Amino acid sequence: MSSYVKKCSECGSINLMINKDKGEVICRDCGLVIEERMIDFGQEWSEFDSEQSEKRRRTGAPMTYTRYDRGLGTDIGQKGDIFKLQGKGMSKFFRLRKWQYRISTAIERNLKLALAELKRVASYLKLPKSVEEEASRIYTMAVQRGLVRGRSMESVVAGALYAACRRHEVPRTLDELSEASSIDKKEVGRTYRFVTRELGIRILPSNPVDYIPRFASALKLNPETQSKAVEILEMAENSELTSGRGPTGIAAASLYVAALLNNEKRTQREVADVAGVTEVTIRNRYKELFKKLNLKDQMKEKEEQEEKQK
DNA sequence: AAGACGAAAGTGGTTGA
DNA sequence: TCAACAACTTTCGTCTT
Repeated sequence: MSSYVKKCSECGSINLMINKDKGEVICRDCGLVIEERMIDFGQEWSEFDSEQSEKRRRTGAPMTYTRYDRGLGTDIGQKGDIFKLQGKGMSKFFRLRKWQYRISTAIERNLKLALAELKRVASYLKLPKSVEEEASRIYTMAVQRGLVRGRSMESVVAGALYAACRRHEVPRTLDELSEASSIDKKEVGRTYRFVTRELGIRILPSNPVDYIPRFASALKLNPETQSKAVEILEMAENSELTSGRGPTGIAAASLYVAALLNNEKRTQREVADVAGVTEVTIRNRYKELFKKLNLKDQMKEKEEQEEKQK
């Protein structure tokens, strides 16, 4: 791995993420993709793109709601399809018919607007290009499935971006997405869940470690503190302290403790702010860390060292 | 005065009958 | 569909530095 660049050519940060699976090196500070050998990670998706029906049907296996798919793949206008649909389905039907008429003005206009918005938000958050593309794909699918109906375009954009971030393991918090898109946080979460569920996108639970570098640099902490935090995090994971808990809270608590141990004290409020959680959560998490891990010993050591200095 | 701590009540989401 | 439940937040009072 020594052949990899160690510094981001854009901002000089050493805050790099190497993802062997995808062949990417991404700067976690500015989002620059330094090296990209990625062919195409989500094969099954790229086929969905705009090549609608045939390919759609061939690769439709993982989808549960195949009925709607067939709706796309079949000639729209056949009565047989109509009577299966009711309510929302009817409007989907009209949408689909427009689509197949190829003029498809509505959807195209929607896409044009939405993708512009998506681009704006993505660059605001300094997201890697790969994430932006994935989000675009997700959004396109959502539009084609009529999932935007009843929701604001912007919120679906935000949801798609959030999902894409998660898939690419460059997590942004819901708060950040919310701030960038000026959509209510709950709404972002809602559409995110809805879209991923309807599209059958599998999201791996986000890993607290992914948050560490960004929070650390926001707090201007030393690299040593940062790796200390990752260490703590790994111990926590081994002690099963991480399951079921909000990943940001755990990441924040680890950072807080790591900062204490490295004489880089930050207040709970500072850490809480960048992590988007409350001080209370940090306290709870780091109390748990204290109890379960042998952090007590480390704290003692630290105190002893301070005594000597005096 | 500011930060840390903890208790209590409230919120939104998940789960299981 | 509804109620119980866990995680997290908000708020507030107290203690420590």
